[in-house]
Amino acid sequence: MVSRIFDDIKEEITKVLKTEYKTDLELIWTFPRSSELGDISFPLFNLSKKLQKSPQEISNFILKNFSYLDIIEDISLQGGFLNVFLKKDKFTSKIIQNLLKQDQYGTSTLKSQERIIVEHTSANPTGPLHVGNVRSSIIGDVIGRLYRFLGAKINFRYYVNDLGRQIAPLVIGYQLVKDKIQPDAKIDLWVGKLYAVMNTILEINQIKDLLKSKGFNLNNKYSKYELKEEEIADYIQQIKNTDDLEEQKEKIIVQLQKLLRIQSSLLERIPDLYDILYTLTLENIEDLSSQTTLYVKKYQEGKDQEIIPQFRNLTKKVLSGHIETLQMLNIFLDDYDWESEYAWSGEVPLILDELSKKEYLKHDNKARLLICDKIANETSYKKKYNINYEIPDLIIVNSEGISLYPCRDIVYHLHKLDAFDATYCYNVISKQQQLAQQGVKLALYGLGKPEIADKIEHFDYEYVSLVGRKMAGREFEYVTPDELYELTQTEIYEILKNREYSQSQMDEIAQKVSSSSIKYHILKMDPQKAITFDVKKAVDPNENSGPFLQYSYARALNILLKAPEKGINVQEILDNIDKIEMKIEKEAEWNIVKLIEELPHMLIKSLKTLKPDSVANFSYSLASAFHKFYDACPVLVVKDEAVKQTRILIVYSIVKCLESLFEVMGIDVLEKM
RNA sequence: GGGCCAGUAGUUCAGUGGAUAGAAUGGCUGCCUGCGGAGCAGUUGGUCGCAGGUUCAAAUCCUGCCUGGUCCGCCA
Repeated sequence: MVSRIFDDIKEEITKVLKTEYKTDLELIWTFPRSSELGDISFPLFNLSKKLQKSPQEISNFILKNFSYLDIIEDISLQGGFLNVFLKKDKFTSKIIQNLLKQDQYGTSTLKSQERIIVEHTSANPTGPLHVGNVRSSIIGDVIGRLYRFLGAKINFRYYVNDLGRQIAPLVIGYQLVKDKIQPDAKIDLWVGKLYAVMNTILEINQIKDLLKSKGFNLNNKYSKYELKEEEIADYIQQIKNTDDLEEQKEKIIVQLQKLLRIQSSLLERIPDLYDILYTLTLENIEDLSSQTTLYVKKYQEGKDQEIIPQFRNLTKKVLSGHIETLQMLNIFLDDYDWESEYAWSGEVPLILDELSKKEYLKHDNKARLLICDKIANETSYKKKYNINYEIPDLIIVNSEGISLYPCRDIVYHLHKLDAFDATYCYNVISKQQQLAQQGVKLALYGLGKPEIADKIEHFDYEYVSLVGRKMAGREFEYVTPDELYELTQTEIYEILKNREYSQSQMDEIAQKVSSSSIKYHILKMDPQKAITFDVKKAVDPNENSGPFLQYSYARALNILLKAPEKGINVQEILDNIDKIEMKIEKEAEWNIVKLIEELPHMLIKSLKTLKPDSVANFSYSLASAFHKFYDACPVLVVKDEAVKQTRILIVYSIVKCLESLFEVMGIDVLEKM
């Protein structure tokens, strides 16, 4: 465990108080509002009340009996706060000596007993990753990196949803066009277009079937796969005039209008692809809706040797696009788990049987529901997770007898920890899936495996919306990291064009800066907050951004690189650290020292509270403090030898701190930019 | 109706029991013959959603309410 000087001081004071007042006293320390008040501060109000003595009396007693630690300059009482001023020179020396002892400052063995699985991204392989998906990737990656930094073994996993109903129409569409047209974009982006079209055709098909089944007259002039404006007007009239349907009425009308809107939007944006897919579907597929169901069923059974490779190959293609995007963001995965494998393993019927035997399943025709509340009541679940409301049932098998996503997820989680012999597992999945994730845990409880369930945590994060609305893959509406990447690169080249860099240097800089820019923009925000994504802001390399940090690093490193020119041997200073008398002159220097001290503790707190954004915000504080220092404190040209050496050491420390922070955030170090 | 989350400066966000609530951005004003101006300094801007309560002390904890997001029977 990392001990902290401030805690030592607190212990000393507590000890002193205990000799006089006997009882155990709860003492806390905080940072004062302003550094003029002191470096750390102990509020004495609660003691004052408990001991029935004024803060003045307590303070006097402490001052009289406290043997000053060698790093304390002065202690004074102001308005009930006992303010401690540190000996800046001594404190700095201590902190920097400590920093030099570590290869990577801030690392520890705190979590060395842990083996952690982090599952993240796990996007539907029906299109490219968008900034909503990569919020999961970025958060998950940093959580894992934090654990690794603090000593744990990490395993990053991606759950491939290759089995859903959403993929089937895509597979059907791809088979129709694959020999006729070539992708005109990055493969996952191109598939995203295909998916939007096929899904729209399917949904039109389905709603027309629904109308037909309700006894409406459909105009045969129009095909089952398209919607026309005049056609809809007729249907809406029919729906309004019918007495059936009541509550469904509104829904159907809204859905019709929505489909029409999507259809015309797609026709406008990708007319050629829409046209060819529509025509081929009409010519070759009798009934897309039932064909879809058939495909899903066959793939889920895992026996049809013609269909399996169709699903697999397409999914792999899209996945390769995802991996490419993630690599660009410095995010690397260790393993991929295929949903289909868990359907084929034959375990789904077994767990359904067991849950059924324990009467944890409710039957509704062929559909089956997990009675979550019953499990939660009959096990320790509600107590353990402090839940005092009724948990709704979860549908796990549909009325066609097809098992749904949660079934595979239950099987997956039964074995998930084994794959890495993990002590804990985080699933970084959007908040919308909260209930389903809870359902999986409850199923494990129901199966008598609470010890597994308790090691699995749903790390939820809020959605990313786009200029007031959500990303919608089904409508081919999203901002992709790839797109942002292009935009940032253009911006960066604009900034770099007047500098003397070679093309390859410029490429490297642009690539690393773009990546950090996108990543940091998402990382710096609290995962619990819904983001409205502003492309312009994300691409802006100024303000609180990844490039700002990279610039700070390059600027600091440059001082060290220039040192020999001024006859300064940095290595010699580092080697003789214990002989050097530190001299802190300015506020800007002192502020940095305090941040250096804080870094290891900040990392631990960030992991404890699971707030990766605090790493980003701390990094910004440090970089910002460095620029203030840079402006106020010349390093290489200062005359006083002690001041010069101290400043060299501060700059060196900043470089080390930023290297650590970059490692945790997965941001590239740039020596020149 | 119920669960979860959010509400802080014009805007984007920090700040989960401590002193006068902080940044960034926008507007205005300064600073390069010094180690990199992707920078720094200054100025402008806030009844911390509302109302009670707990506490020496509340943006922070509790209760109620308001607003927004999201989930709650066959998508994943």
